[in-house]
Amino acid sequence: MVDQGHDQTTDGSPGESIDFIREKVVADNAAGRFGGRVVTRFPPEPNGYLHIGHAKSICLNFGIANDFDGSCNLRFDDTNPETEDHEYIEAIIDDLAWLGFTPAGEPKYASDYFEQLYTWAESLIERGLAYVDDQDAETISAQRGGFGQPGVESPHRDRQPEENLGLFRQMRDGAFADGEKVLRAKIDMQAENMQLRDPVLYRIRRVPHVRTGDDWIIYPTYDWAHGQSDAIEGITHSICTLEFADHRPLYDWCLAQLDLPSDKPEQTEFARLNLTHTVTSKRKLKELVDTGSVDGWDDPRMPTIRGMRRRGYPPAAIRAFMDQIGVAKTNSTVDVELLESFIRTELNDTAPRRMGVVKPLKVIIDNWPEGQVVMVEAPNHQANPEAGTRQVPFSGELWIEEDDFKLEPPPKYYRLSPGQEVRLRAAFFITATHVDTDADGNVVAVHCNYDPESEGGQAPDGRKVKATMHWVSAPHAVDATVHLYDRLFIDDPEGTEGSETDPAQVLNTGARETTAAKLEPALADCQPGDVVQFERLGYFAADLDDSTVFHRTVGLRDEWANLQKRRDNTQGSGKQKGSGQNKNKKNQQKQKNAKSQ
RNA sequence: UCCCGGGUAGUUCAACUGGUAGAACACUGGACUUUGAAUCCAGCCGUUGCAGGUUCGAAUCCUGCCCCGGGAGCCA
Repeated sequence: MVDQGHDQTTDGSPGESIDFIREKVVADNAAGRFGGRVVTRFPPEPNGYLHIGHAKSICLNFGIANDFDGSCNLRFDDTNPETEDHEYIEAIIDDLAWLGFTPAGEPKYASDYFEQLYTWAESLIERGLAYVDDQDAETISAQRGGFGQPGVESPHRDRQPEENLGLFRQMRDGAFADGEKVLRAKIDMQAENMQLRDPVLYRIRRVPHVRTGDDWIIYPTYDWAHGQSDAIEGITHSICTLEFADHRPLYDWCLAQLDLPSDKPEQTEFARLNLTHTVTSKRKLKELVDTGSVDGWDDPRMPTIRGMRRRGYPPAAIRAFMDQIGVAKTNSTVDVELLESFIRTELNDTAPRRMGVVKPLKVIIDNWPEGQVVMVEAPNHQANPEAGTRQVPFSGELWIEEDDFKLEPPPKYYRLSPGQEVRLRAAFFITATHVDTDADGNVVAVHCNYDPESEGGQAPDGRKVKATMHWVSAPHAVDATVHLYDRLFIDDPEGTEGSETDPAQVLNTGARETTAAKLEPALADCQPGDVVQFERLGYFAADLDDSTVFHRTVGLRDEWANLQKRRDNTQGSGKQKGSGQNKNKKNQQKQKNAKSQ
C-alpha cells in the first residue's frame, strides 16, 4: 500500500494515545479475534463526488489497515440503481488514488454479490424469517408505528414459506409492478429500535443498474447488502458513521441468520466530520452545482476532493489534518482554519517561492538609466538553500502591490509611502517621491528613486529598512488570471441542517475575486497543478487545464491584516464572536423540537 | 413521547482506566528575519453539563436532572 506520511504504527503500548476504534482493534488482536487479521473497507455509494467528509473515513479505514498490517478494500455500495453512475465510480477511484491510498486488489462492488444475496434471502424465507408483503410503502410506514408507539403487523406476515418463496421468485421474474411487493425480514414489530420492525430487504425497481444492467429488477436494501458484503470480503472491522448505530442490531441479526465461513465482522460507528463554513451534504453540494452557484464539482471553492485538488491542497496535508482531528463519537465541528493551517505547513516546506503582483500598481524609478535591465538573483526557498536561485529581470518600470503603497500611511504602516524607503526583494532600496493621479485623484503611478549602492537588497552603510516588498518588472511581466478565494459560506451552514434553508442563502457570493495579475517570468514555466508561493501573498496553484490561471490555495498568515481588523473592531461595532451563533443554533433546535411534537 | 449515542480550554482531541486535567490549532508578548511569512522562546485560556452520593482522593464509580446529536425510506 502506498502510504506517504503515515509512519505511525500502533502496538497499543501504554502512553501512546490512540482513538477508541484502534483501541478496539488492539483488544481484538490481543484476544486473538479474527485470527489477528485486520481488514477494513471504504464503501461509498457511487452517486456523487467524494468530499472532505469522505476523506476522514478514507484516512480512518486505510490508516487502521496500515497501522495493523492489514488491508483495506474499496467497495462500491451500488444497491440503488436510481442514483448511481459510472461517472462517479471513475471519479471515486481517481480521487482515492490522488489522496494517496491504494485499495487491496480490484475495486469491489455490492452488485458482485447480488446472486449470493438472493440465495441467502431464499434461505431466510425457507426458515420463516422473511415474508413477501403486498402493501404499499405508505401503509408499511404507517404500520411501523412511532417512537414509543406500537407497530402493527402486516396481514401478510404469517404467509407460509412455500408461498413466500413462490412470490419472491415471481418478484425477481417480473410478475409484479415496481412497488407492488417487497420482501421483509420477520423480526419484531414491537421493537424499540425502529430498524428491527420488519425492515424491507428487497424492492422491485425496473431501472437499469450501472453494472448489472437489466439482469435484475429486484434490489437488496442497504441493510440486507452491507453486512453480508463485509462478510463475503472477510472484513473484520466495519467502520461507519454514527447515523448507522441504530442499524447495528439489524446488521448483526442478518449475519446471525447466515452460515458464515469466518468470524462475523463487527460494526463500529464514529462521528462524521463537520467543518465550519463548509457544507458536507451531497444533496446540498449538488444543488450548488445544479444552480450554477459554482462552476462544477471541481470548483476550487468546493469541499470536494476534486475541488481541493484544483485549489492546490496537498494530499499529505489533508492526511495530516485527519490524523490530528482524531476519531471519536462526539459530534463536533472542526474549524476550517485548522485544515488551512495544515495546508500552509505542508506548502511552506514544499512550494518554491516566486513573485507575483495580484493587484498591480505602477512604480516608475526616475533615476534608473533609461532602458537598462539587470538580472537579480533570488532564492527559490529562503529556508532551503538546496532549492537554488533564479534570475529575475529588473528595470525602471515595475509593478508593486496596490496595498503596498499609501499616500497617507496609517500608524505602523512601514511599506511604501512618500519619503519612505523600502527594499524590493533581492533588488534595490527605493524611496517614493511623488505620484501621478487620474482625473478622480486616484494614484495611477508612484515615482521613486533607487539607491544604486543597494543592489541585491543591502545598503553598504548598513542602514535598515522596515519593509521588503515583492515586485515584477513591467516590461517582462507575464499576464495571468488569478482567483482569490474567501469562504464559500458566510455562516456555519450545517447549523441549517434539518431546516429547509437553502444553502444559497448562506452562500458567500463574494467567495471568488478574480484579478489580472502580473507575474515574474519564471512563473510562465508552471505546469498544471504546480503550487508555488507568491511571496507575501500566499500559495497559488496553476490551474489543471490552463496554467496561466492561478488559484490561491490559501493565504499566508497576515499579522498586518489582523492588526487592522482589530483596529476596526475596537473602533466600530463591538460585535461578539461566538455567542450570536450559539444562540441561533439553540433557537433553531427549539423550533425543530416544537415542530416534531 | 420511546430507543441509542454524546457532553473535558475558543476549537478538535488526550488523561496509563480512581492519584497534581495535557497537546495541537487559535490568541497574546518577545527573539530573529531580505516574505508583517517561516522559525524559536514564553504566556493566556478549565467550577471536566448540573446537583447530590461513595472514597483519604472522582473527568473517571453510583443516583437524579439538564443539554446536544441520531433513529419511524421500498435512501445509503
